[in-house]
Amino acid sequence: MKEWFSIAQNINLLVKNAVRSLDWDLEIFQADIKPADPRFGDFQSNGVLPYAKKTNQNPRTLASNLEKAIQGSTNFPAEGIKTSIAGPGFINFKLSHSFLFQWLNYFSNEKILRSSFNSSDTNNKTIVDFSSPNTAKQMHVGHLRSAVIGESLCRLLDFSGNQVIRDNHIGDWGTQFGILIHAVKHFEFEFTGDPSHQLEDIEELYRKGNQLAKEDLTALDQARAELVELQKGNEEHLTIWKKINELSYKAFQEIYDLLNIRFDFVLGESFYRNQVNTVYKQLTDAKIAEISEGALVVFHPEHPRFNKQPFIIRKADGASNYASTDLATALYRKNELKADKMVYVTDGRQQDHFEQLKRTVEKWQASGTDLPSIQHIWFGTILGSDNKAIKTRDGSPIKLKDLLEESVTRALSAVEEKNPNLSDVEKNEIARVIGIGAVRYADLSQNRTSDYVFEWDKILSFDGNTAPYLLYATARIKSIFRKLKLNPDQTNFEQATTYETDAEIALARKLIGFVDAMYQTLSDLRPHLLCNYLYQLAGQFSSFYNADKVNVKDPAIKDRRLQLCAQTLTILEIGLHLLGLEKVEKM
RNA sequence: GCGGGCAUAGCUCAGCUGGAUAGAGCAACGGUUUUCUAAACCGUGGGUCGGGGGUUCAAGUCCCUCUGCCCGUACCA
Repeated sequence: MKEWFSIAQNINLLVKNAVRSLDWDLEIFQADIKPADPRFGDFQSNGVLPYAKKTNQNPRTLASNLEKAIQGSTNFPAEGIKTSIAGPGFINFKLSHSFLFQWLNYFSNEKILRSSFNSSDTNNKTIVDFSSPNTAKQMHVGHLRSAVIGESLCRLLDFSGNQVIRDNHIGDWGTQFGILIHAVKHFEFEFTGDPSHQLEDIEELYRKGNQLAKEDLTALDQARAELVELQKGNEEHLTIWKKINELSYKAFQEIYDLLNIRFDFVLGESFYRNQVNTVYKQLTDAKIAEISEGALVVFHPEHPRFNKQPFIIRKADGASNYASTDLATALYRKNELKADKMVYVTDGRQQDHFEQLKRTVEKWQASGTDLPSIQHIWFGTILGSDNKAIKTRDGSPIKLKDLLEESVTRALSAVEEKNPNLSDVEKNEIARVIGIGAVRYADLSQNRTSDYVFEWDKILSFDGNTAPYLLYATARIKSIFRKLKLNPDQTNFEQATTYETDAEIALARKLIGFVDAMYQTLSDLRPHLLCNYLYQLAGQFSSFYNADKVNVKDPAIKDRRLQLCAQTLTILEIGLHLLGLEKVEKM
């Protein structure tokens, strides 16, 4: 059974070999294997129709010939797969109950599933650059998606056999410090007062400084000059800078603790401050960069827009910016961390920046410098009920900490209502997992390239595609095992026989779909595809749970249903873990 | 102007990259519990997939065009 891990890939091979035996033109023919509508089978091949068209033959006849060739091939598991022809020339593949049963028996735990995904040729060293907030501000809702999506991508890439390095590339060297240092001097700001509110005081100072720079061009110039001073290493400036960063890092860590997110490296832009000169020199020497309006920029003549829209890698006043440090970072990650690939998880508004960065890096690489490849994973905006970027009533951004705490509080009142008999310790723990999980799941279950509307009632609902619904399914399964005093991981289900009822079969078929759902999720790094699958699986389980009682007398029926429960639990918990959610024993 | 994204049921969203009768949740209506967690399950109604044209055996999906919304576009990140 080992080699049947990806059933779709195996059917694809079978079809291709059959086509070869028929002497068809493999240059033209594509098997095009897709999961099928359950009414027709488990998989379907759509390849005959286009081939018939191109070679001007009758599709039904071709399909019939191909079906015979498939059935006649030596490694066709005739007792496991039934084929049929339908419609204009689709070939359907229906798995037998005993095939499903054997597959699920073999791929029955996390270890074997993980190693099966690992066997593919993905052994890259991949840096995932995510979260990456700017210092001097508390994290707000706008920082949620990068953190949540980034963490999930790390887990997904790791599960599928990539060597993952998590890097939080903090924005600690940019324009905000010019404005802040200028404001500290201008408003004679003192770093005193209640330490727990100091970061808020600094935010307020930044607001005032920014306002000043907007209204007064001299102030703006002074602020820019202060940034240049900082980047030159002025001691007084560095002291202010350091103080602000310390406060910021502490506040960030509180959020990461809440979200259960960790990093291998937390290297701010400032870490690369002494490496930007290498970038300037190399890109200038390679004639990739040029001076324009006093700044060092890269144009991309082959591009209709970036031929005129510059990628500014050093500002006219000599200061470095985002682009400078990103280029230095690419070099560092290749030379010191030996990375093959960098995955950036940011807002969609930075698409131009990353397109320019990518092109620049490619040219730099072509000039003889070894660098990692770049993949930009971008996402849309979280909207309020007014369909505009979510804000508090007074128009300020919602603090991430407040959002997460509110979610836990709301979850707690639901737990208290639904399950008042639990101890306070249990209630609080369950509320934490549900509350944080709900916010996370709400974000991941949306197609990442879309904007989405944030609604409390929707994300914490126990119906629909939500964290509570999925967690509830796992809690019900655990409850069954608890009642029988069994451990789902350590039960052998020796008496289990193959599936009989509609609900059993439907659940078994949904379970084997995990493999395709994962490949689909990984191919474009879109976690919502995994969410969709898990939601369908949980739904199929609930239908099964309602239709077929598990704890029955007949040991054959009982064992096979228990086994389906255990397998569902395994897949749901692997999936939820890959999304960053924690487990719950009871709800 | 140029570029990116979006437009699918009253609302919020899916739709496996061109396949068979477009699906969920909410909202509305009806049903299921002496049975393992009813935070559940089953059912009914609801659609010109923004408009128009085209390619194809096959279009929500690809191409063209129009309309509307969001975003980016020289020294922010």
